[in-house]
Amino acid sequence: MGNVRVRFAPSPTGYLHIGGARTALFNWLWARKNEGSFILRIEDTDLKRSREEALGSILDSLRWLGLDWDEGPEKGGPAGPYFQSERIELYRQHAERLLASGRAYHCYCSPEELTERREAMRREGKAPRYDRRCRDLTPEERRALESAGRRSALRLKVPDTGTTVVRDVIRGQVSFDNSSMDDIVIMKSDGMPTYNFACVVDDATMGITHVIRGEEHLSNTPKQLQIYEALDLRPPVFAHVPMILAPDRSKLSKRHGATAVEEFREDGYLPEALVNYLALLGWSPEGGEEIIGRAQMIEQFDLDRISKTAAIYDIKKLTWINGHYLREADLEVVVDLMLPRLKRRGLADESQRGYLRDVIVAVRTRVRTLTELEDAVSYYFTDDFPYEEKGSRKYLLKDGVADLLREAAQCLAAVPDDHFTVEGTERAYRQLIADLGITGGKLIHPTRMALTGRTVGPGIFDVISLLGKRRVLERLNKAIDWVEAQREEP
RNA sequence: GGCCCCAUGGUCGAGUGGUUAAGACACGGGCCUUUCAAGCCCGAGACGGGGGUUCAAUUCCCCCUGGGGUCACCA
Repeated sequence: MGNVRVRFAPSPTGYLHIGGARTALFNWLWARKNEGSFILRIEDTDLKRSREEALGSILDSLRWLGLDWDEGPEKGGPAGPYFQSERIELYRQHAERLLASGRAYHCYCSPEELTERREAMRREGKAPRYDRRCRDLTPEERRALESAGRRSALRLKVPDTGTTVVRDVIRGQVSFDNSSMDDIVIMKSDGMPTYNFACVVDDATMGITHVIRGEEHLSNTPKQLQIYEALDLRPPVFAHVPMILAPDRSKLSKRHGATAVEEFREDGYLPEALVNYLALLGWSPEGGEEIIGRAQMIEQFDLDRISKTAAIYDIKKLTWINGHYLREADLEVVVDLMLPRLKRRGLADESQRGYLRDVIVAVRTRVRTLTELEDAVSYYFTDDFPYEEKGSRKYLLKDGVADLLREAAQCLAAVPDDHFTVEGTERAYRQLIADLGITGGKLIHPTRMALTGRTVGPGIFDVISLLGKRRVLERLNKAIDWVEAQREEP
């Protein structure tokens, strides 16, 4: 597969969306698989919409996902510059060529006029099209328009007969009637190129071999093909990947919860999990693996295994995958990820690193995201937690529970400090259970409520040994007081 | 509306002219167990409809329906 060069070309108008992230991922995978180059190009020709912060955010997201680019912003490369706004001269040259060869012409219609005419046509029930009125202007007419101060855009002369066929690796051949194509604008009157034109010029001059992009671009492709043709340039291989839809089959938007990569990060998802999930959305490895690491992904990735159908994204599966990676992740990595989160909540700091490590080991099979982990870990770092309503009714506010907890406290108080371990405390508790002639649950459930405020969590002796004797006794006594106070009132 | 794309369980998806139509998430049940998870086992659940082609269509063709995309001096 020769020297593969692919690109991801976001416009800096917002955050990196999961759809864009997946497109970037597929490009990256294809480059890595073929030992080619993954190029990042910024499509900032729309002065009105481009924003400075958006660029940083997109770069951060890509870095976080581990999609490193070989050429592009902050990196440079032989095909630069990588910002379209810095390539204007190049577009002008190419436009000039088209003008010289008679494939392009000046159009003096103003955007307002065009919009007006379009709407008029629509009202008449006709397909809104450009009437090509500037196509055959005489030099005199042009001079007149120009001296009247009219600014002009450049349009491509698109043949009005014949068909343009897009050869797409995942969709086969798709034909479009040229007669349904407008004479597209290639240079705006402000001197900036339009998307389709800049895209073609850049892909061609950057030596892009494969254009892997979202399906929404499929209908742009015949226009681009016309530009390639007019410029006498060879088009790349196209691969239009299916869209990612929201659960209600509509286009993904903010009202469907997290859609930006940054949000997933904030919500406690791991990059490897998101990458794994995104890879599976529209592509599947031959062996059908669901959990697939980067290296394996690169090895197995292939354009011809990308599906044609739009996919609805399902946060449940992402969450499941994340849980898997969270459990498998290197413990120190998880600790590093958690420390800032706990710090932010005022729960822990660097000095508790060792303790945090032990706590994470105890709880991490029970959570699926870092955010869930924050919560699962909270009562190990603060005594200030509520007793879950349902749990306290079931385990705390029953007859004899206060006395039972008193026994429990006494029992654990008697365990020597150096035996206050999982084994040591369990031995003591089992003895107490036997002495009282009750089942284990009778003692364990109220204990869990007293120590954690919850009905669920790690094995109770893990909790006990983790918290340590002092805090266990304090919490037990606190619970006893609370139970008695509650039972007096109502 | 014109043009274009798509159509396998709730979701992601494998698959093929002849299969008991994979697997995963979610769901239900069980095992384990002090709880919840994790893990393991089991279960329910799909080829949108109608015509063709064929000995045989989920698979190939056409139509319909449904969904999506796109119709800018946005990208």
